[in-house]
Amino acid sequence: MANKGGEQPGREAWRLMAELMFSPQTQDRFHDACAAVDLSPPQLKALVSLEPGQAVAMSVLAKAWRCDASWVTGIVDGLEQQGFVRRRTPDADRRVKVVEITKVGEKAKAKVLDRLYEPPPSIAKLDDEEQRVLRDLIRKVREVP
Amino acid sequence: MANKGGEQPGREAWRLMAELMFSPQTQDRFHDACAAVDLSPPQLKALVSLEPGQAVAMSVLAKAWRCDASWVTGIVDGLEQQGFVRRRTPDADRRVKVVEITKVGEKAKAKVLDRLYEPPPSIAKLDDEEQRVLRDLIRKVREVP
DNA sequence: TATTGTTATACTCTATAACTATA
DNA sequence: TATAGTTATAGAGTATAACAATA
Repeated sequence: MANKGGEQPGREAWRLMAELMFSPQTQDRFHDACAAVDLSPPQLKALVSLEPGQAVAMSVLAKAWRCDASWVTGIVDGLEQQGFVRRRTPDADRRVKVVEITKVGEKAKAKVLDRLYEPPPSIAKLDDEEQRVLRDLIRKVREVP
Repeated sequence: MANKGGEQPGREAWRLMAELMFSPQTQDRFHDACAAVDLSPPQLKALVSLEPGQAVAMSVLAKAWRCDASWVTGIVDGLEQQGFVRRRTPDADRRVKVVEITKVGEKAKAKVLDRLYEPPPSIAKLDDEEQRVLRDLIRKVREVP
């Protein structure tokens, strides 16, 4: 889509980013990543949201993923079958089950992110200095405080 | 996610953009936009992909949307029921049906894009000049040749 | 009794196959 | 016969409701 008359710079930047991110090419890459580790799209999203060494309760995952607890059960079942995650029951409260990513899961996640975070070829239209400026600006938007 | 050791600037920029775009907040805004015009997520995606004055055949939509023709039928049915699109059969070939967005559909699309293209509040961490630089860099990435 | 997770069930999204109309 | 679109049907993805175990 071309430029819109009177569009504010910040708004246009956001629009162009959205168009990049939701392009068919980007979606294709997501599906390729799924195929590479033999996971469905929702399973893949779940896997990449898990951090090594952080055992997190199913109920917490349901909130983080904005889905029902029953859906978490199914997703974790699938990841567990592939050996990507492990369920544990903490002694403190035997009702809850915590999920943690395994070494195998970490490898799969790395493989996936290697693909997903690879910028599109058109990034090369920016020289090194421009890429650094772009990075710094987005870093600033992302800053915590 | 924080910075990764040795990550190339272009790659980090892309990663940070992806994290912004696929954040739960951004997804929430998409669902809000759906509710605002009473459309399901796939119907909304379909609507925003239609340009005023461009009557396009169902088969072409199927390719553009990367889905089966039968799915296009259902989506267009839904949009037509709300008066957002219109089907026409060109005299040249009475097998095909072309879809075009209506005035009502254009209004709904504008309402949706007004929400979707609104940058997140954190864009204000950049001053006006920085926002222009960001916009120009992403424009450059998006340039056609 | 209240809470965590699972199972059973139903509803939405999407594809494949069979069908109708036109070319 | 081949092609565009629709209908019928089946398979994923996701939610709600009923249930079991623990607190």
